[in-house]
Amino acid sequence: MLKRTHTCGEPKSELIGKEIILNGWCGSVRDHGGLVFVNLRDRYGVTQTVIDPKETPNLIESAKSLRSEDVIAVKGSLRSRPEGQLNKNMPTGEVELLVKELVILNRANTPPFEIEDDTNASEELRLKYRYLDLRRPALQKILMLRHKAANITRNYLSDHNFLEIETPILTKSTPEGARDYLVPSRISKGHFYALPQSPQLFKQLLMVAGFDRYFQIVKCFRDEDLRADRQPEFTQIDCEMSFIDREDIYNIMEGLIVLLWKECKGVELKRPFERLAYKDAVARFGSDRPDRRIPWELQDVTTIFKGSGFKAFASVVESGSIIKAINIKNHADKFSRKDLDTAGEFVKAYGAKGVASLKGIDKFLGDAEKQALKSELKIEENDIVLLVGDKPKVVNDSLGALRVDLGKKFKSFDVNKIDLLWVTDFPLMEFDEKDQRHVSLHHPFTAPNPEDLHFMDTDATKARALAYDLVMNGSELGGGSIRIHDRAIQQKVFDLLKITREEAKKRFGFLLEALEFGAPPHGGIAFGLDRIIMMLAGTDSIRDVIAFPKTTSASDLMSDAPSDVDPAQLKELGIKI
RNA sequence: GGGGACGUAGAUCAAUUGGUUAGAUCGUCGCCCUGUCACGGCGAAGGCUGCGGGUUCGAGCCCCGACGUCCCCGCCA
Repeated sequence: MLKRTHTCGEPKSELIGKEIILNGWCGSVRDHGGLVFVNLRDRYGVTQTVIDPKETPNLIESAKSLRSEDVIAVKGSLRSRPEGQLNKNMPTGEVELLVKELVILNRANTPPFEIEDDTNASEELRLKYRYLDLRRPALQKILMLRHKAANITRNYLSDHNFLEIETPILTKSTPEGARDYLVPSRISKGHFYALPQSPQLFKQLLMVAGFDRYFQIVKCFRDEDLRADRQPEFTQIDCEMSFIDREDIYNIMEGLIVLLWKECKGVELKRPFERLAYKDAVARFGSDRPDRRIPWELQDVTTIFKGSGFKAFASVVESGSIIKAINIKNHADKFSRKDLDTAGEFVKAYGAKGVASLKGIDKFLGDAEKQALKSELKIEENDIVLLVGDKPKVVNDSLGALRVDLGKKFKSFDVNKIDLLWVTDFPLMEFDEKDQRHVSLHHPFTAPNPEDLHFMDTDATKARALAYDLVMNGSELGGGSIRIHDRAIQQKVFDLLKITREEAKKRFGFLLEALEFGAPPHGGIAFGLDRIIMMLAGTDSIRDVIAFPKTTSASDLMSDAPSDVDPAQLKELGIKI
């Protein structure tokens, strides 16, 4: 075959007069009856090629036969385009290749959609023909960005003495956390491997082994429902370090994030990153991953409504629940009756009964209440105040989400701004009323803050964990913690989680045992690589940053996975459906 | 498990109150065209209105059901 001497992105004026060979895919073929123009594309760019019947009458027939997405090789001489025929929109727009030889390497069927960046083909169709979708320069750019970011990460961590060590994919199912993907064992019938939700236990064991600094860019699997930013298999930048405290983690990881944004976006992020305690994040923004670009904050006005003339809120206070408000400054004129109804529907998803506008309940309020609200919420002309009263979790979840929704709807902030912060001091545990037991907020190996150890015997939900999340623009990019390296504290946590000694021994006895063989103090963090790329690429869909993603029902429209299997395979595994 | 939006030529969409032969653009195919780059001109083909029921004299449109895609809640240590 005619092997390329250059890529389709390279031809520039410096190469004029040179004889070169290009390989690539035909984009638009413009047949003028005599002259034929073919845009030739590969992942590096697009170059215009010309077939001129005066020069090569023998080629004109096959040139006319070219169709979109045919694969060709062309040899010819690069020349500058005629006066007034330059294309300023193309990086190679000053030149064109006058074709002397043309080889059709492969014909293409008519593609089911046009291979263009601004394709309007449905995502369903694009996923079915993902290999065609991936030919679009926009997606190619993202995957090249992903490669670059992964490379930078690998080099940075390696330069900081981290070792990349692989951990098993066929591993052991452990309680707590997400639903596992299970893999049946053929050799040991009735037993199953689990695909890792993360390499958590293994990386801790690597610390026990003395590897000190570990990282891995690694696939993780969680059999949970999907979202715009969640896939069942996703990639983590997984890190763990020994003989360190939280500040060491912040320090090293901030360096990585700063480098990624600098190299990939040319953006200088300010260090150190700001920090916000979990309880303040929830109090002010109703969320443990606040987007602080949106100006309005939640304010607790529970006490003002004690004994209020607005009976609904008075009884909320009575029952020990809370009332919070957001003051949407200077938006009363833009906020329609319909917007209020929409907001009311919106919060119902979070279990709230509805949203009240201060204007709507004004007639039930006494002067003292009005005055208190006005000064507390700093209400001015043209402000609109929305309130929700309910149990704290419902109020924070609903009003926090509503704040973000309205902030985006009313374009209340500069989308180019980056809000980056560590959310710290997560509670170690929450109490699950349904199961009547504590559950870890992060995971069962997270160390409690030593200052709060005494709460473990009184009210464990008051104990803070040495855990942290990195949050950018309201999205959790990663999180981690200092781990428990003390067997006794680990046992205490299991007790609170109501994991029996037998269960603990059976499920992660190997870790517990390891903790008794000289485990160093250690901790770590894992970033969602996919989400980092989403941020860098500025896309809202995780599917845009994964070469072969799954739909919201976790299927692959291209390969049609998951699918049924041969009964013989099941028999071999000892499985009956 | 729950809520919402959508499903009509190859693609993206339209079709008045339920009423004649379901339209447009892009793509495809054919002919013409020597400076286009979203080339242009003329012409043509292409539809069981995603699937299964129902209401009606009559259904793309109304009702019911399953399916698929997307968004959200639950879930995601």
